[in-house]
Amino acid sequence: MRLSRYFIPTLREAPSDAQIASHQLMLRAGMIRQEAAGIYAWLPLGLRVLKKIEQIVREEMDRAGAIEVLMPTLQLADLWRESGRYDDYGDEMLRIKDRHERDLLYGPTAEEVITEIFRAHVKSYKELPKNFYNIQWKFRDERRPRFGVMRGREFLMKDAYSFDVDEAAARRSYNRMFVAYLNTFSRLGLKAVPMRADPGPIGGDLSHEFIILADTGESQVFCHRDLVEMPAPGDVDWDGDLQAIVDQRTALYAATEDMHEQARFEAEVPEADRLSARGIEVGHIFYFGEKYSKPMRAVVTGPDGQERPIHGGSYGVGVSRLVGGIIEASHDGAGIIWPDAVAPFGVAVINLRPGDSAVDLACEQAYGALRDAGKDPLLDDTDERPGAKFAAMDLIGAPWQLIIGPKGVAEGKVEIKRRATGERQSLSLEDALQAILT
RNA sequence: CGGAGUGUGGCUCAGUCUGGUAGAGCACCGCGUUCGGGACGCGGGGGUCGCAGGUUCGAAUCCUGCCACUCCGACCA
Repeated sequence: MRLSRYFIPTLREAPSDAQIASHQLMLRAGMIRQEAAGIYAWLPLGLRVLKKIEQIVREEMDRAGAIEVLMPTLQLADLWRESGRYDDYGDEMLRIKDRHERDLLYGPTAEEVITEIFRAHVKSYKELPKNFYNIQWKFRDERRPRFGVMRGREFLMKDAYSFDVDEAAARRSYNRMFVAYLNTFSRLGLKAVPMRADPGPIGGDLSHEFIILADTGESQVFCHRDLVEMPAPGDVDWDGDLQAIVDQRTALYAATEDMHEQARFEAEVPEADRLSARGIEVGHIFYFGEKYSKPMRAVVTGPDGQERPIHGGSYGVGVSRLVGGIIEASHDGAGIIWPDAVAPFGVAVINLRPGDSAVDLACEQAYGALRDAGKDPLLDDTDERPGAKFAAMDLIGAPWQLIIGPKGVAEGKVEIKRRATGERQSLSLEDALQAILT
């Protein structure tokens, strides 16, 4: 992409509305624009990141055997009356009437819809297990939206729903999602820790929140230090027994403040390993048994010929929240530091002197080579002064900068800079490309 | 939903107390000098001062009502 033909409306100063780093940086980097409280337009740079995160989430869901669908944003109130949640949900549900005075709602989640789809088509235990997911905009009319996209009212969520014949099978489905989440967050460059969460009215131990540590996190969390650095499982035998992996992650103490028991924490974790920090919830999984299948009559016929309600679980990842979460976890005073996997552009090629034919030529060569190599380069071919370009490119946070100016070109050199470390090297163009591409 | 606060050009803010021709910096346009870490000079464009009433010769400023947004708290992907 050529910056001169693109649209990245950066701001020198952060709007006073924004209080936390990720919100300020997203506004300053021209990623989003607030349209109302907790409602944002995604500008090109922000959209690129959102799409990259979405794609990683999608790939990891697919790998774990989940099947993608797309459910509507507008749902029928009658469906929610079946589950009993239409009256329970309260003011967080945005309720709408169509021209026929029929009650609709903007979906805050989709258990009812997916259960309706499932019950219409699945009749036998032989078709189980099934896990459907969708990546769709949700709306929850939060009392107090804040922190930019981290707590918006409208947000993009990946929500998956598993259907199993009994609780033991449902636990296997749960474990698959548990492992898939570890892999997903790892690919996003995050250290996410699964923590015991409130399982709600169903009880049991089958609910975990995935938390990334950041000073601006919304909740206080407590865990064994070793959990933070534990590597992701990677590809596993998804049809095999994943319990050992889950056990390894859940054996050590980890809880959010709601579930925290200080006495247990101190008993189970040696003092040197106790980590107490702020955390951001980026995923939440739980098993809810027959909560929806019973009232909505989502049943399958078992091997014994008897119908039974399926056992369900649901699994959420806050895709748009992750954009903010990643920035919270990875930024410095100059701006955003994107992990390579989600960077909107892999390399910023900075032309320090557009119009200088030798510099232009070197930039075009570099840009073409990087583009052909799939590195998503952004060529800054604008007329700004060098200082302004450096500041803007640091702000938007491409992992690499390739700096090409007249002084260097005269000596056959360009400069590469790694955004994360600030480390710079002066190299020939060929060597510089080599360094970036390997 | 309780408490606090703020609405003045794209952004940051002054002006409001004490009513009298709407300002500054950044950004934008033109010209010139510049050009390796957010340059400088000169000239220029852009604002129904959140909205609606009211008081007044005159309202960004005073009064009333409404709206929006932010922060703290209680609740949540």
